[in-house]
Amino acid sequence: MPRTPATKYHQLRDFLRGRIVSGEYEVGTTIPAERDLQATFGVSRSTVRHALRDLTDLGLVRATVGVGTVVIRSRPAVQQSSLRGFTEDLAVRGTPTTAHVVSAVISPPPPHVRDRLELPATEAVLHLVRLRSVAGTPLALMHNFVPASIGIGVDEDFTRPLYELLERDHERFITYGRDSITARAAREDEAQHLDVSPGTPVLNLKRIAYVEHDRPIEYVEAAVRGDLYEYNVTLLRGKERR
Amino acid sequence: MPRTPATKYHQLRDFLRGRIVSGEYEVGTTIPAERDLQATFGVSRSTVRHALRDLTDLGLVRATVGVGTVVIRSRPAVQQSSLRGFTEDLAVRGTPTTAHVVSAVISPPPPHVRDRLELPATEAVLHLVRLRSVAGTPLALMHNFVPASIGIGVDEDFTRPLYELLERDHERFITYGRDSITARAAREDEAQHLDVSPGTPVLNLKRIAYVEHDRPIEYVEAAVRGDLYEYNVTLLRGKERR
DNA sequence: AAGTGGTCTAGACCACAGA
DNA sequence: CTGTGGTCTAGACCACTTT
Repeated sequence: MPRTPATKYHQLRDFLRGRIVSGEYEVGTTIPAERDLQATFGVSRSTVRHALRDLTDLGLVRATVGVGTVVIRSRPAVQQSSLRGFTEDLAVRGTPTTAHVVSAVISPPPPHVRDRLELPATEAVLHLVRLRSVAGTPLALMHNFVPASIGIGVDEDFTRPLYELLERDHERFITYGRDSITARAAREDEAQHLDVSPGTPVLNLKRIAYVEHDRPIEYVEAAVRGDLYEYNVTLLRGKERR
Repeated sequence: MPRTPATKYHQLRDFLRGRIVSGEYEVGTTIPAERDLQATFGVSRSTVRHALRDLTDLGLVRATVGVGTVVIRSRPAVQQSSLRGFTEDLAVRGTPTTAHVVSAVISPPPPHVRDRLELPATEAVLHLVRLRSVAGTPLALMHNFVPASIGIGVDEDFTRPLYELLERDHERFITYGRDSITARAAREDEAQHLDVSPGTPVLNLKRIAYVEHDRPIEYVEAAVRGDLYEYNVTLLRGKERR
């Protein structure tokens, strides 16, 4: 027994949801009109609309003026991709990789990095350059930038997943990240590290990762061999706001 | 002037949102009580609550019984990226594009397409080839494959967003999609359409879009000029979802 | 006790879609 | 035209938090 007694709109919502997931209200069909539900259940239209709003938020129905409320899904949504570090991502997909630390220095950031990390002019960053390989074949050359102020040094074990390092040893919990991906030709130095000829197409991945309060904590720029890596993401089609 | 006049709750919501983002209502403080807003703006309490609901959905405020409605952040909460068609995506970002239909035929699908669309051997697909340009410059050459069984023909207006076509005219509501992105060299025919030399790096975007019951409804394969387009996605880290 | 958001009612008019 | 969801009003009682 729920400690909070079910309200009318909860009861109505759960009733309708049951009909939808059981298939009694089939996908593509309309459920009874709001005024019909109002009469059937002896509640006000506001209460009906409150219940329907919840179903809409759950992505089960879609209301259209002049048409009705249509069932668009009968079961819970597929899970959306979540932010993963490169190492984590490849590990999840069963591809063991090795990391070679090319360099790790504390230095003033380049302007575009300082900009993306929203840093004051005086603050230094840890600039980490790593080459990631799979089965001995170079896969990606990555530049990671992390504000020095979080207390990270150059002596950490950077062959471990960086996010694990940030979360376990420095208690910085990443909440979200923005990835930007383009295709471009490999530059001279990248080509050398990646063991390809200059001009070979590479995936250019840029990421800003954020901790709580929307503060940037990491900026990554990576050149990934296009012939060896595929960036995968699952996206839901949501309701548009505004 | 907006073609749809702003409703009262839109006006109130936008007013309050302005106060919040400008800092006049500071984070951690309460905004005026619902009955005060009701009196101040001369609207009903339902209208006030409708406006506040939107602000809650945006993650700007949190209502607590007995306390009030507290400002919890001054910037809109981060939203996960949602699946958008190419046209929709560019439109949202303010880049008007034009589409040129290279070809539109109903034909038996290539094996890898039939595989990805999980089609029986006998079923044909609509194979759509379009060149998308921005300001006269070719941007992407796209191949779209849609099962013929949904009743889509070759005479539709394919310059419109394809998802709009599917959703409005064919009542197929896309629920999610999987994108796979790599970098590769432009092939001869692509180079010609995209007005670049063969071998130029392009973003290779593959997508399977699904409707209810995890049924594939569309397979896309696109070659996008890496120098003109950036694939952007915002991902949350960790679990928790509703 | 006073004030808050949460729920709920019983109406009303509107714009839009479809027959 | 009818029926639909979208908006809006002017009340009401409740459970909860704070004073």
